[in-house]
Amino acid sequence: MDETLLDIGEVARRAGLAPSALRFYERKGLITADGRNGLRRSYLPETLDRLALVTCARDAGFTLAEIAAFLQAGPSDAVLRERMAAKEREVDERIAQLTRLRDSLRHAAVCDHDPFVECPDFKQAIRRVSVP
Amino acid sequence: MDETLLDIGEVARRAGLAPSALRFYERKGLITADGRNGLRRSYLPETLDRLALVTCARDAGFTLAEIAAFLQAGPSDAVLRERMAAKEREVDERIAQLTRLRDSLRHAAVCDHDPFVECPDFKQAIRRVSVP
DNA sequence: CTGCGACTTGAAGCGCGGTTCAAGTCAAGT
DNA sequence: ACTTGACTTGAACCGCGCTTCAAGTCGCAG
Repeated sequence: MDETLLDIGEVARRAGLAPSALRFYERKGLITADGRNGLRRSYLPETLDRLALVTCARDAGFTLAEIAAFLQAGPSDAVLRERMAAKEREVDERIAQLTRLRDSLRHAAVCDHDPFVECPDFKQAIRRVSVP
Repeated sequence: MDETLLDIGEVARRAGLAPSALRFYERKGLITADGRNGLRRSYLPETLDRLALVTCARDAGFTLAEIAAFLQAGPSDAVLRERMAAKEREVDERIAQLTRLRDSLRHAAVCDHDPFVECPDFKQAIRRVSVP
């Protein structure tokens, strides 16, 4: 068997995922198995990079379908560039929203109102989270 | 009927939610109906503030169960304060992660590699998203 | 050769956050 | 009095992101 291929168990362990998740990702078109050792899937080491990308994007709130679309984009794909730019704007907006939320939480930690839910500053801050 | 109470349809519209979502939130203990007009739920105007808080926290990635726990916390609740502080740290971490992701996307928009997935800078940036 | 154990499959199940459905009820308008 | 239309209920269903299950298959150690 090819020395460069990694067993699914190895890949799963190093990517911090369950083997079942890898199979699931394969069905979704996110990764491909590059070989078999008996029935067992084996993967090129590059797959680890790809999985890092997948988990990162997933953690950032992308759906697996979105990620698959990104990964399947053709070379020099202008559409892909545009999608990435759009995603960048999306992520930016999300960062801004989370920042406002964090500021609200920060205030709540300091404020004396009881129940704090009634604190006018907190309420106003919350209102600003979604509608800056 | 009490002039200060708002019909569920009104509340749903103003909160940007479906009436079914309000009933769902009620089952989850996130809100309470303050009256009925026939069978129809009606709510105190404060419910709008509460719903703003709920949708904001939900958008920020809190589960409804977490939000319910927050809302049901007793007065002057030290545990609540600690939970909010913990959540603040969580949100902070998430902001940092998203910021790194955005930086990766930003680079991708500029970089010439084809397929960009192979761009070493991009790959390294991705690696840094989860493991700063 | 015989286990062992980690994988294989497809199908079913789960938790979340709701929506949708069917059948019914009510308030208000004409 | 009758219609209209927005709500009511419980229960079923949905998409997402997986995990779990049952039954089977393989590589490797002893």
